[in-house]
Amino acid sequence: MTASPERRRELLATAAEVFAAHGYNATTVRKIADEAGLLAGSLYYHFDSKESMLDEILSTFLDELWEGYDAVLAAGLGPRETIEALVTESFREIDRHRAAVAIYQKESKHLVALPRFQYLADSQQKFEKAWLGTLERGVAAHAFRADLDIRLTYRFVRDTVWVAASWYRPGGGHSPEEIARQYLSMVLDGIAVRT
Amino acid sequence: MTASPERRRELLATAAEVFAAHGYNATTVRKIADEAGLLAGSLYYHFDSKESMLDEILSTFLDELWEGYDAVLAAGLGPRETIEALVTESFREIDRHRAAVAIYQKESKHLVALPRFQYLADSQQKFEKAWLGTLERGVAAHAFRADLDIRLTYRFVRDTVWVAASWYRPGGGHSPEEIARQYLSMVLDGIAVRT
Amino acid sequence: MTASPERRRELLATAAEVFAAHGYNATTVRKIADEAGLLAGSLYYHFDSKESMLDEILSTFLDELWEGYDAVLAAGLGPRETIEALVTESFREIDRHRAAVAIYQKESKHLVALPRFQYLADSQQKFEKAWLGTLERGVAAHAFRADLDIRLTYRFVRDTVWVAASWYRPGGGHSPEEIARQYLSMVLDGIAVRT
Amino acid sequence: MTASPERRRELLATAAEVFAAHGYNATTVRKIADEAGLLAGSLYYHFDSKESMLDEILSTFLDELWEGYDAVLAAGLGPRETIEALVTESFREIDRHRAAVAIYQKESKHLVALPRFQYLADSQQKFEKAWLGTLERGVAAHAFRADLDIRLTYRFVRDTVWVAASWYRPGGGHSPEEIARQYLSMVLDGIAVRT
DNA sequence: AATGAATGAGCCTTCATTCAT
DNA sequence: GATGAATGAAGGCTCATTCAT
Repeated sequence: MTASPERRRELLATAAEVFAAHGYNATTVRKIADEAGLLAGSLYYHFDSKESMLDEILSTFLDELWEGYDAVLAAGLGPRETIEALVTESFREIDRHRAAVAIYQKESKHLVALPRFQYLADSQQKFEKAWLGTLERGVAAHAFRADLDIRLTYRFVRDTVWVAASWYRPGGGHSPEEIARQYLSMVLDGIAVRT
Repeated sequence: MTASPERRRELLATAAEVFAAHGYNATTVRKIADEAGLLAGSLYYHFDSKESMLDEILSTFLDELWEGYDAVLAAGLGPRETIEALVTESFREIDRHRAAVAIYQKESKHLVALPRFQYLADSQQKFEKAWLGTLERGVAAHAFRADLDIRLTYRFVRDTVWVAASWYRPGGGHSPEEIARQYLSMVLDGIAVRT
Repeated sequence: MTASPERRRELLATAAEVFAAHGYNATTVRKIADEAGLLAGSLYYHFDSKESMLDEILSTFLDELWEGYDAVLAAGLGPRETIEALVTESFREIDRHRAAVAIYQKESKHLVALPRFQYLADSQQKFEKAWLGTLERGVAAHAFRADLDIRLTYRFVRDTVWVAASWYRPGGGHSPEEIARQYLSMVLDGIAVRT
Repeated sequence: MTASPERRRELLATAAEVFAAHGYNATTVRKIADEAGLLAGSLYYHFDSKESMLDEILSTFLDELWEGYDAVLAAGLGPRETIEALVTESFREIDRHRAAVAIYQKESKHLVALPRFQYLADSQQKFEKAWLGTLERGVAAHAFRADLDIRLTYRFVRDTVWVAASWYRPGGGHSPEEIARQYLSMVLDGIAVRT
């Protein structure tokens, strides 16, 4: 639609912020427009619909996420190092796309049902494959414990990372790398003192 | 309003299920009514409003949760045993109030702003005090590691547990106690093999 | 419907009071039932509908009003004495049927359109004939001024009387007869000091 | 909300007409919209709510009324001349704001209870003060009779004037000034022939 | 006579979307 | 690129009314 991708990005950033703060359904097009300093109808010069804004926010985020993940997975690291790199990369994405991540967390469950958001299901599957595969490799290589249910472990690590988007605020004391280090330390070694 | 706590509970259970599945805002009163087998307007014989249904669902859940928590906290256990008991109790609540927990996870952030849901903020504060206090006791007693950011640890444990409500299905292979055991094992000892 | 005209009258009195206080449309059947100490549905054992309650209230009142008016009109009084008697009778009716009069004032304009309330139009016509006729007789007999628009005079006297129902409270200092005397004094002789 | 006082006034005029004809409660937003030639929802582009339309209609009317009244009261006239000027001004307002006056008559009693319509109570009080004060001045100056209950006289004059809005039709034979003259003649000198 | 529960129609309001200017 | 005004569908809620018990 628009010629200027400049304005587009601005508007999407605003929309993402509002979606993240109030939820997609509870966000009215007018609230976005107010925040962006124009009238509700005017947004339709730039975007087809409210849903297409959401679409563009999520797909942009996922594209960037997979750029990072694919680089890690292609690097030929050992299982423990792979997990470390994926976690660190994830916290970096949370740092850069906090709003998009928060939206993803809250809305993806409903959205996967819509044909338009098919790519969410694809991404989730690819995601699961990457993480589960790495964990299995790690168990086989005696890097990770063999006595745990591996799906439970997968969910545990996955949730641990992404749920952080709900409270993380960029520029708030901890860098993404520092948070990643602490999380990895807990996940890998536990919080109990070794005896 | 009316007495007949029988029908009330039935309707609330239905409402909770629909709220959990589609989100509070996206849930129409008619969807609840359809599911319950009556007309939308008829729900208002039993409840004041859609919001009051949500209110009753959440407050009932929190009341029961705190009954369990308070018993644990009053038992005079050591810090590690307290954490173990709280986690186990939490998974039991997820098992019994899955829908309410899922709703709580998704909606409480917006709801705390409403005066009517003040008790959510109260509960969160009490919750934080209980968990943070136990963790601090544990660090002081050399049961938990001292090199971790304690607030980060708190969020880590808290979120790890409750996010489980998003994928947990009662009667699905693992009992709540079994899940609690595995989660505790990961959180306390880590997933890496000890060297 | 009911066998006991006792209960019927009680319920109608309650209904009239609520209709008068809040207006017919703004009055819910439940408000009446609450006031009467039963449930909304139970009123339908005694009455066909909300409208039929209104109907019975108004027709009962008009029946009594015309009993009094007809007696006056049949007495063969002079025009001035007839006006005096009609005004006095009107205030007596306001005293005895305050609620019904208030309802009549507020609602009759809309109700005349409904076939069921045809008798309101009939009554109004008969009313106008009686008053206008008396005034005309009075002008012819040089009892009333000839320089005034007679329809205007009619409306003036009519409204002067009936609008009192909006503020009149039975047992409040002035008896109906006393109020009638003062009103008649103003209407007949004016409020200005004679020079 | 919006600017364009043009359209606003049109729509308010339509709304006032419908409110006056059917009563506020019995008037549906759709009826107003139909009359105005748009859809019900479209009214909310111009107004916050049905109640805010009513508010604006009444406050606009009262503002204009008090402009006129205040001018009269500040003119330093004698009591009789003040009453004459107030009555004349009142009929002029009825002529210009017939619908608003009719609404005021029918609804103000319920509305004063609402905080939003506090100004109705204020106006009523100011109104009573102006009229009662003038009547008292007149009694003291021997312009008005001293043998009448002054509050009764006040209500009598007040209601007599305003109730005219229920039957007055602009452009119907009598000008507001002509009606005022006749009313004043009746109120001041009575309808009886002097003997 | 009255209750408890439900119906069904309608109401006020919201909101994504459209479009002439 | 944006505004102002409107559409139309849907949503939460109210209420007169019904009826088996």
